[in-house]
Order: sequence, then structure tokens, then C-alpha cells
Amino acid sequence: MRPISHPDTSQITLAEVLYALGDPVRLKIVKTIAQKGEQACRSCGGDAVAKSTLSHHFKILREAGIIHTEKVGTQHLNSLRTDELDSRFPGVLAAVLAAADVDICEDE
Amino acid sequence: MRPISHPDTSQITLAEVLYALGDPVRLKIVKTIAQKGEQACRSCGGDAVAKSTLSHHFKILREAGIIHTEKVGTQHLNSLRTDELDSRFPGVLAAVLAAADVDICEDE
DNA sequence: ATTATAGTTCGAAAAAATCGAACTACAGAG
DNA sequence: CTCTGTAGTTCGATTTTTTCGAACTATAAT
Repeated sequence: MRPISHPDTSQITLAEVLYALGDPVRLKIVKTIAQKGEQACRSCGGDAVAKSTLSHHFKILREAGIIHTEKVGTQHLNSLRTDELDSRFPGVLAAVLAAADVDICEDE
Repeated sequence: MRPISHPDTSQITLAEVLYALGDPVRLKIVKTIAQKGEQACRSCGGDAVAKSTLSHHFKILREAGIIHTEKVGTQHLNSLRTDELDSRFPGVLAAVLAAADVDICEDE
């Protein structure tokens, strides 16, 4: 298994961040982590999505610089890179998270 | 040619908005309209993208509820649905536009 | 009428998402 | 230490989405 790599703050691009957030499953993942804190992968997906697809979604979020993944035993704990994201693009994540509460369509 | 249709404010979803913004070409279009005001399609694309692809990008933005398109003579004038977007998802567009100024990667 | 410009639509080719199956990695039980 | 279970990844195939060029529609100007 390849080591888990994360982009440096300076390498995070806006288009990639928005792209990563622009998927119902990934938006829900981010929302869940924001609400409940650090989460393992399987606790975010629900059962509508295959395990391999979920893995792919986490990879997209990680490569966009939105989440940090740390391997702990058999599971991968994911947290939001809130501070780094906010220093790079101030207010974006906060506005999206606030909007995610308003939006009813993408709720489970 | 089909009539140009726009979603109602209440039909705009966050995931669709973020998805629409999560493409370098579309982000640039939105940025251009925000800076210079109402724009025709061809004045936003640059020459890196085919005419038909540009047409597709405008369609995505329109269907996501981000832009309003009005036919004026031979051209289509596009404007941001700033107020509607802000009433639906307060602060999101503003934060993204501010971030787009910071982001250097997606600049032309 | 003719020519030019702005943009759309169509069909094909290229790229990305999704899935199930097979795999790796670790933890705990026996 | 081996066996079993759980968490997640990787692989190959299928489906969906993007992209393009070519042909088309619509309006304007000559």
C-alpha cells in the first residue's frame, strides 16, 4: 500500500477544492466530519455507495487538500484541514458548511 | 433553438453550484462576469477551448443557477444571479470570488 | 440575397466515475 | 503463531461525462 500523501497548503487550488466539494457524497462526508469530528471512512458513506467508490471519494478530497487522513490501526481517520484551507481561501469552507446546513436536497 | 430556461431559486442545490464552479474554465467565466459585468459567451473563454465546449460550460453554469442568460440580437449576455444565490446560500459566492482573486493557478 | 458573427446541436472519441472481486494490512482470539 | 474478521485499497470492466469538430440556426449588416 502506498504511503498516504497530502498536498502542501500552497499547492491547493480553488477549482480542485470546489470540484471535490461538488459531489453529493463528498459534500456529505465533509459535512459529517465537520459535525462529528474525525471520522473513519466507512462511517461517512451510508450504504448507497460501494466501498471502492467511497475510497475514491476520500482520495479526491485528500488530493484537493480538504481532508487529512491518518492511518490508525486498521482504520483511516479523516479530519478537515480547516486552518490550512482557511488561510489559503478565507471563508470558503465556512460558507460552504453553513450552506450545507441550509441545503435540504443533499441530506441523507 | 430551444428557449433558454433557468432554475428557480428554490431549486438551486449546493452540490450543483459547487460542481459548476469546480472547473477552471467555468471558474474563469464566473470571475470575468464578476469583474467586468454582463458578458457574451465568446468573451469569457479564451482560445484554449472549443466553441461547443464553451457552450456546454455556460449550460452547466446556467442549470446550476449561477448565471442568467439573455439573448440580445446575435449574442447571449450572461450575468451572475448574485442576489438569488446569496439569498439561497449566503456568503458562498462572495467567498469563492474573493478566493478566486487569491488563487493564481487558474489565472490565464 | 449574401456574407459574417454568435452560439447551439449532433455524433464520435477521450477521460473520469462506479462497481464487484481480489487483494493488503492490521487486530484479536484461540 | 495461525486463523478469522474488519478496514480500506487496487484492479479491470462498464457506464457516464467531457471534449471536440462539423453542420446547423438565428440575427445583423452589407
